[in-house]
Amino acid sequence: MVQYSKKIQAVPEPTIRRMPSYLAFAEGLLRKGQQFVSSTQIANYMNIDPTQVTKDLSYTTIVGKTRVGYEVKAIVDVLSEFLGFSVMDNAFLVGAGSLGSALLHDSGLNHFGLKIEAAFDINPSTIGRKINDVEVFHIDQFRDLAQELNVIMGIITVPAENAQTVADLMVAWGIKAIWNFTPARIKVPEDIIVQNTTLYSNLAIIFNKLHQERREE
Amino acid sequence: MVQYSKKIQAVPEPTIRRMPSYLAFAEGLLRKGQQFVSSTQIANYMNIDPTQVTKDLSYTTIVGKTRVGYEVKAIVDVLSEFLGFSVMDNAFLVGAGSLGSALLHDSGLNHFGLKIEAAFDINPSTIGRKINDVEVFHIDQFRDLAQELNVIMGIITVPAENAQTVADLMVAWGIKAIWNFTPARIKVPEDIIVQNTTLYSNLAIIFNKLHQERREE
DNA sequence: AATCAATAAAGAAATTTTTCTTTAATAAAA
DNA sequence: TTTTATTAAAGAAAAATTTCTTTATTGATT
Ligand SMILES: NC(=O)c1ccc[n+]([C@@H]2O[C@H](COP(=O)([O-])OP(=O)(O)OC[C@H]3O[C@@H](n4cnc5c(N)ncnc54)[C@H](O)[C@@H]3O)[C@@H](O)[C@H]2O)c1
Ligand SMILES: NC(=O)c1ccc[n+]([C@@H]2O[C@H](COP(=O)([O-])OP(=O)(O)OC[C@H]3O[C@@H](n4cnc5c(N)ncnc54)[C@H](O)[C@@H]3O)[C@@H](O)[C@H]2O)c1
Repeated sequence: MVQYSKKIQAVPEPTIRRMPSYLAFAEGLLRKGQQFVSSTQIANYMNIDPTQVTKDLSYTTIVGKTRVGYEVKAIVDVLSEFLGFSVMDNAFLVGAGSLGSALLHDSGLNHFGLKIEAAFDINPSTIGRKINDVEVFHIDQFRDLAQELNVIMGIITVPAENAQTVADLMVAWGIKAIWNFTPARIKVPEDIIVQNTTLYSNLAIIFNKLHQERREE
Repeated sequence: MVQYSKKIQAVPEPTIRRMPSYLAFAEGLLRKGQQFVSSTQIANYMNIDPTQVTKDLSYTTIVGKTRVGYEVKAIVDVLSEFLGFSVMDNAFLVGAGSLGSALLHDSGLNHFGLKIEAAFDINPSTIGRKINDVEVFHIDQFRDLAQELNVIMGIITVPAENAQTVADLMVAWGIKAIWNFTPARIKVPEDIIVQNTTLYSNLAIIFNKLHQERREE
């Protein structure tokens, strides 16, 4: 089959996954006043191979000094820029239930470049409330507000069975990326970015390791 | 270097990650009364290659029928057994804040074999409360209760800076696995299973894809 | 009854990701 | 000043994972 659009040398996804942890670690060191950090130290913190760290950082403009390591400040600055954490992107959250509320309370999202501008629900008892200063609107108001604010991401935290309905609405509203926290997979046009965050996968991995251990005994 | 303990042909982690979604899909089909499902259908739902599905399922005892597919009931039964979702494991949650409360409210965990027996905190205003029928105790009571109940997993949902302290306590209490929701990496003895669930990795991946798209334009 | 098309399964090939090896630089120690 | 040890970086090798290819099976269609 002919490949029309070739991916330009992309950064490996596992690398992208690790980078926020490097960043968080470096931020901690910065607060403690440490000026340099070696790949060995980072690797030790992350429980991975030091060359992995070196390779990961080589995708950025960060360069290390032999026998010294990387400048902590550079890691913080370059990595947050690189990961898109230093510009604020706007998002809408749909489903202001328990998980939705937790996300609305999480300052980490804000710190890493995501501003939840508004939340939406269908439950009359939540509509009109403010959760951590973010107002909860009725879902029908989404369209108007999406036009007003420059929102590129939609966060889905409704029950799984309603995920597709919400996704369809988001696509209609012109949202570019969807962060889906339900275990349901959604169908959207090809150009929409979908990130599924399924906590139960993590549970499966833990159980697998636990039971493997039992098997080995 | 000599390798003393060789991993017995383990199931690939990506496979384990996908399986809960296969299971959830099959459960939905079962509710709708569908008897068989093909790898093509599953792959279409998951947005992956059909042979990937076939290969993944081949790690279990599930066998498909040519021209027909897999029995939905078999997928549900075998997969939930295989993933360790059909036996209940007990857990303690430490940090009954916004994320902790969300997890306590989540019936999905229960459905997938995890029972949170008790929650712990240091904040006097949360201690004594019940969140979704789970009582919140002072952290000092953890030791006594851990002995009483057969708890193998600890869930950490405290602020990142307290993650290590809590992890140390959990290890001292004899917990076998730790599910860490903070962005901080914790240090524990080798035989303790640690699963880090860092939401911000997902954010980084979305931003990366969004910006890659912008670059290609 | 013969043909066709969809499928699982097994294995090969390709791709991606991680780990290992080598080299060069340089701070610290002797 | 010389030696030693630590480190980044680049590239090679290995390992893991995904995708492709082939084969056999069988329900549906002609
Ligand atoms: N709670 C958790 O910790 C947790 C963990 C993992 C995954 N999840 C997943 O996240 C999703 C939400 O879970 P939750 O525990 O927050 O559920 P929840 O019931 O507490 O919240 C869901 C919210 O969505 C609203 N809603 C329902 N349909 C809607 C619609 N069409 N439009 C707008 N709002 C709508 C409800 O009114 C409710 O407020 C579920 O799919 C769940 O599996 C939750
Ligand atoms: N809220 C979210 O949606 C979200 C998302 C991703 C990651 N996280 C991470 O989860 C962690 C918790 O976040 P949160 O938003 O729930 O914070 P939170 O402040 O709402 O809750 C933290 C809770 O931990 C308790 N606590 C603090 N130190 C403790 C200790 N030593 N022992 C026992 N309890 C202690 C506090 O009293 C509080 O109730 C953070 O690391 C955060 O980065 C949260």
